[in-house]
Amino acid sequence: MNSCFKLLKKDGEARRGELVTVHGTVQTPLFMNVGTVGAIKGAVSTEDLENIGCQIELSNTYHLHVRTGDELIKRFGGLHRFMSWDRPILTDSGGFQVFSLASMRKIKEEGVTFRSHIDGHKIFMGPEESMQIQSNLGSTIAMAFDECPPAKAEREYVLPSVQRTERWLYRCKAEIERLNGLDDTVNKRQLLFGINQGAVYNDIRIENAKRISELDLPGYAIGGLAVGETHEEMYDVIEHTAPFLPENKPRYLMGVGTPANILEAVDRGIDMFDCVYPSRNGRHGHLYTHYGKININNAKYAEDDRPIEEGCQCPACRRYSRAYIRHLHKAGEMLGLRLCVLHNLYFYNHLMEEIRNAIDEGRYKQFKDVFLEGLKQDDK
RNA sequence: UCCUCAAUAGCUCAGUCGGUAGAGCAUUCGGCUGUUAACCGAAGUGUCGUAGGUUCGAGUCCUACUUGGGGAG
Repeated sequence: MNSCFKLLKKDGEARRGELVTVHGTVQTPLFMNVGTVGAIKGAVSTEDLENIGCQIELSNTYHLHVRTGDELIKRFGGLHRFMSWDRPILTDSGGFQVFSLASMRKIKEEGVTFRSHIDGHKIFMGPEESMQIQSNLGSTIAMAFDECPPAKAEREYVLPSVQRTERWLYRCKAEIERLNGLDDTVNKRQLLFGINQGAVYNDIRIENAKRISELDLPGYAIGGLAVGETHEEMYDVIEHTAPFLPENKPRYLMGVGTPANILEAVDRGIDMFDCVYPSRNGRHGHLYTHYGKININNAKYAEDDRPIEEGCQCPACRRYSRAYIRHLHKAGEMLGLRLCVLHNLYFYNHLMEEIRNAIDEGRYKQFKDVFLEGLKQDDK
């Protein structure tokens, strides 16, 4: 199970790989499409995801636990069957909610007490609870339960936090091994990815990376970035930390990011990404193109008969004009959101395909430079 | 014909005891990084129906007129 990742080729630090799972093989570098509650927000179906070339979907442990419930989903045969999606699913552990719901939680050695954002009731989640929920969901990849300290956190806060997250990782590993051995487990070959933390302190990050690498998990993530630090700080952390994660295991940069972030991170040895940007920005009318971002709500698109991006093969661009999509947004029509989300997801998945091709052909650096230059043109 | 109510931002309307105006929506423009987000933020816009009067000072009080709503005949 631990040899499920194949590193196919390196081009500088950029890596081409293949991740083999019980739900099929995916090509890296890849982007995971974020469907927190088991759905991509913006009325995007799993059929849509297949049509736009999505390889893997991401859902959230905490959100599915508090609404509808992981035990019910287990009775349905797991999240794959529940949402009718047979490709890989990665579930985030609920660790990010320790950060994003900070005002409603209390952290202890055993785990974290949350207040549900839905009805305010108390929920306790520790490593074991998170693994049990993810096991019930039967996702392809389960993420370790971690704490994500804010970028501006003091060293004095970060170090003990990282050490606790590390102890939680041992407990996650033991628990998932136990759960994978049970008869009624949905996915007995569920993979566990560990998470590196340490805010912007490279020495803490590196020490942590070395230690968690010894666990020989099927994959590793760099977490706690894009939470308030500058892009330069983020790139610096990746550059210094990634080399201390196992070469023959996938590296996942959690929650990142913009197309430029992804291009830079691939160049520093990252294989997997996820981000709410394409879906959230799509819902808000901000659309990605090779020439920068456009805000379809802007008045200048009111009579623009062109597609969002000339030559784009997404369902929105193949058929509709900017003027029409702007009209839909202004009118508050759901179709407007949907078309924009489809475009952005297509753009991201297609970007990853372009990246993989460039690495395959040994021209990644050049590809990255040209792409970044294009993004700067802005507003075409 | 009379009585009565209303007239303030593009729209719907607040505006205290008289001290030269403000909300929502709309418009325009931003922001969003393991989703508490079809969200959040900022900005622009006024002959306060017209003409007089009272007053140091009127969106506010008085008079007439105009337009609109309701009622009586």
